[in-house]
Amino acid sequence: MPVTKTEEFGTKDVRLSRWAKALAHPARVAILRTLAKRNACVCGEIVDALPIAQATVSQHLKELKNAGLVKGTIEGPSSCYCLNKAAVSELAAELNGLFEELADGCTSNTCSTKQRK
Amino acid sequence: MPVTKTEEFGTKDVRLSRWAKALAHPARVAILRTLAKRNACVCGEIVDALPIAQATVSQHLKELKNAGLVKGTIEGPSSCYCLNKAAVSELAAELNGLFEELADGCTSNTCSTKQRK
DNA sequence: TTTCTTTATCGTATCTTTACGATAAATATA
DNA sequence: TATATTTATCGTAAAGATACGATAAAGAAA
Repeated sequence: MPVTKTEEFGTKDVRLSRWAKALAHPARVAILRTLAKRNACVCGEIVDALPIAQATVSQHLKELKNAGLVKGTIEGPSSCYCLNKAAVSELAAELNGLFEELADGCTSNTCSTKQRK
Repeated sequence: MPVTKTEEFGTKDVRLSRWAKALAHPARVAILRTLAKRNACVCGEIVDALPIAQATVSQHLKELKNAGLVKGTIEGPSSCYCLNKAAVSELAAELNGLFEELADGCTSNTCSTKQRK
């Protein structure tokens, strides 16, 4: 039964949750930070910066690429990664939109005594 | 082996990825939006608004509560949920910090020809 | 008190994620 | 050509997430 009924939700919510999922592991956040700091990175440099094995780093990089947040090009025998700035700012805008919606909508901080019939 | 070596990453990255994980499912985003729109909600209203079973909604609500984004109080036989505005804006600030860091750090959009020795 | 309503939790099945070693593929170097 | 370097992918194991029915718990209503 549990087939993740993602299809039945709104497109907006699905989009947003997909972005969020890309950030939902410390290794991936760390990778993004590393890429920003060094501007561009050969894969091995990322591996050296993280406490996990090379194969696992490759896997996380693949997810970030699938999410569109990172671009990679082959560079001789190694491969070079960098941030996709456009996607990052798109994600930032999307999340800010959500937070605005949440802040605007909710005026109280406690629950009303509204009851159900 | 795969014990999720979350402990070995930076505190900041762990914190952020935990927030992100809370948003990493369309149902949870939808719940937050619903709470914002209606200001406060009895659980049943959320169940009616979503295409998933009551037990599953309760499970998602629990995760949002654990993440601190949502508060719940018992209201007679039912329970009433609302957003934790303080936590939401804290999360927003944290994410904005990350995005600034990413935008500031990365000046190029393509990979340099830097090579590894 | 008995019954109904509402929600949380339990048990369970299935899919997904995380992690790593081993290996393949591609390129550089000797 | 043979060897070393670098990275992606495969196979696999374990943990986690997702989903739901059934049931328990707590109060309201009859």
